[in-house]
Amino acid sequence: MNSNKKKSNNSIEKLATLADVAEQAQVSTATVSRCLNSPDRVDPNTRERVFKAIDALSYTPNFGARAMAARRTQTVGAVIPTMENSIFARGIQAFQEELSNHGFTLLVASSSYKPVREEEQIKNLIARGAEGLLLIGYDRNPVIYEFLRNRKIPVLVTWAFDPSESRPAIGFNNVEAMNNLTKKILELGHRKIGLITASLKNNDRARNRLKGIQEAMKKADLPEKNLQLVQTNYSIENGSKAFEKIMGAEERPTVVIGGNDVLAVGALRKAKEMGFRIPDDLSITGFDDIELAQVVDPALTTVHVPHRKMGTRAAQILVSLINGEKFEKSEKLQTTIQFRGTLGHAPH
Amino acid sequence: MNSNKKKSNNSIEKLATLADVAEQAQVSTATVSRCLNSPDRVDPNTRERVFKAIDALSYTPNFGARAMAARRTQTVGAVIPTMENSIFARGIQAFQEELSNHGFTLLVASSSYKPVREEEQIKNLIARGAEGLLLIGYDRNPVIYEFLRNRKIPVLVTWAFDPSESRPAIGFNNVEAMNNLTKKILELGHRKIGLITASLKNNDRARNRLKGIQEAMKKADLPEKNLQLVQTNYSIENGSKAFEKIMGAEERPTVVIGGNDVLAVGALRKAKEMGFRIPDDLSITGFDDIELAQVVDPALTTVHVPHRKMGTRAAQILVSLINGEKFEKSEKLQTTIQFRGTLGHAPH
DNA sequence: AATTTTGATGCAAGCGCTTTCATAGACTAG
DNA sequence: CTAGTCTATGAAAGCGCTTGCATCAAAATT
Repeated sequence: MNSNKKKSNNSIEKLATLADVAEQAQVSTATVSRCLNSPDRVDPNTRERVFKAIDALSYTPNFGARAMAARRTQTVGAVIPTMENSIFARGIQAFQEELSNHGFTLLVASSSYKPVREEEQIKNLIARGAEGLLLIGYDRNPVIYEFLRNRKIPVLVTWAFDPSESRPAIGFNNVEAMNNLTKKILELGHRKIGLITASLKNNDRARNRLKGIQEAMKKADLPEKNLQLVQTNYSIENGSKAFEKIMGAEERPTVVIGGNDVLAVGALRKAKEMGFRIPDDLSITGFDDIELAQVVDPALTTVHVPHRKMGTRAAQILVSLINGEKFEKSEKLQTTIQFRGTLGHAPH
Repeated sequence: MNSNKKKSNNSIEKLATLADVAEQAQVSTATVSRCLNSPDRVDPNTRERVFKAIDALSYTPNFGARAMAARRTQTVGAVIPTMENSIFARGIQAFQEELSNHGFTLLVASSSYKPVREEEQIKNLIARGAEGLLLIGYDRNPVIYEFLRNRKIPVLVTWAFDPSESRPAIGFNNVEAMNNLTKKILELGHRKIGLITASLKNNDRARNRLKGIQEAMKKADLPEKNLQLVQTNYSIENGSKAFEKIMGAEERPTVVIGGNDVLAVGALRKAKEMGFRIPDDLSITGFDDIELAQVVDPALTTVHVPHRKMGTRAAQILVSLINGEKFEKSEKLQTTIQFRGTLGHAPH
């Protein structure tokens, strides 16, 4: 009946709040809140009035306020090394889909493979109320793990599975995966191997992949010097450069292993430019089996990682962790070798 | 001197708050807050005590509370159609970098090309305090624009520039870009064109690209039936399927235009499988010039889009919009045709 | 020495919500 | 008809922070 003193289109004022909606609908804020959170606890007529008011005012709840009052955010965070290439895209997509099945929202951030940046992003996500965190690989400053433990934020490591680590994880065994691939490579007669890897520092996945190669070589009695490796950042261009460097050495390998598909594709491109016939003159392999691997020519032989499964399962585990359930032991997913066109017998 | 009643390692209790830090450091919450937000307004000694306490308690500010009290979030949101392929990756990366130069944080969400999902995500971002929004393309429900206007959230459209729209935008003219490419194609003698495009519905960019083609054809007096188009979702696999479909028709085109690189690469792959020699038997073109375009064989002729520049400039504009500056007119970026190996003369 | 300025700090209000507890009315059961 | 049970709602206490204002001591100015 009375004129609502602070409503409507005079354009100076603040956004509509719960209280504005309450006033407009002639109910208390408690009722509006209930309309939003447990609609069936309020009378249908009232409810309708309230929703009408919400519409009229273009009201959206303020997440921060809600989170603060309810002490729940239904949000989980993930920090991945990069969004630039699609290494993590499929897995994260699946992760997010499963999360939303459970009523959670995902916040993703990227670290550009920089530990410092990762820590910032972790804190940022926590500040924004992430109730759980998905992190790629094990390797990070113990201080940050301690910090997370103090704050009682469940953390799930993924994209890696290391039986010697006790922390919850869902992923694949990088040592084993690369070891299998290397065995195969050796069976094909290769004796000199080039490896283009991400920087080994702060990257347990890269280190373990290397380890897998070394173990296989050792078992085959090959000396360490038969492995020539260069470290670089993940990008196609860097893969090309690294390849050039490897091939510039006196003793050329007969196979170049890419630490991931992106690097391998870069190597492949440069190899073709340099006139190598793949796989007759030289073999190349990748890791991850992202879409990219299928479109190059010849298509890339690579280690297939079950990205979607990993993402989905990660979501399930993290949600149960958040709900306080115990997670007994980490889960290992199986990788397989995806044979395509870039791996062949050693020449000669 | 007194024992702090609710402190330290008994593990039942809540996370450390500003008040806890204040108590531990023997100062008021105001001072702690100042330490965090304007450190130079507090005495160095006090400051040190405070930071010590912060460390000791693994304290992280609660973003929601801060946002609420300060009425600022320094956050902007972006909703992109997809994260699965890297179409938007480079632009968004640049956007985010520039944003952080200005002290802003980016929240990204994806809509899977679904309008409903996009609206949800927009509201979600608003709820989380986004002070400005970056949106891809113009096309969306007027209601949502109205909603945003009501809430006085600056919106910047990108990845498109349409002189007939008044809304702030930074992007390229899709009509023009595709028109130029088509002219080139026609110059090479092609008369029958196949187009693999994203769904035209709710996608002004796709529609405008089509328009660019149609205009060029009209100018060259080619009948509409010389353009055969199939709509599909963006993915390599879908590109392949669409290509098959186009080539299954009675009258085959001599050139297939991909609505973007992903689709074009799919087409290319299938074309090679089917035995076409590219570009002798058939030409294929893309749009975007993402990394993918360079690694396929032959490398893809495509429309180059200045992604990074677009992202960077978008950030600058959005920040100034948020700061209440007027943005006079939208900005148009220039695309260029990137000639590589997949476009040649029409056969015969 | 008296006054003003400056700098460091604390007090307390309030940001927009949820939720416990209380209340009032409408039913049900005895 | 009374006591007991529901159901729908409201009042009000926070949630963890920022910030305007007040205070007080020390430094600078007269």
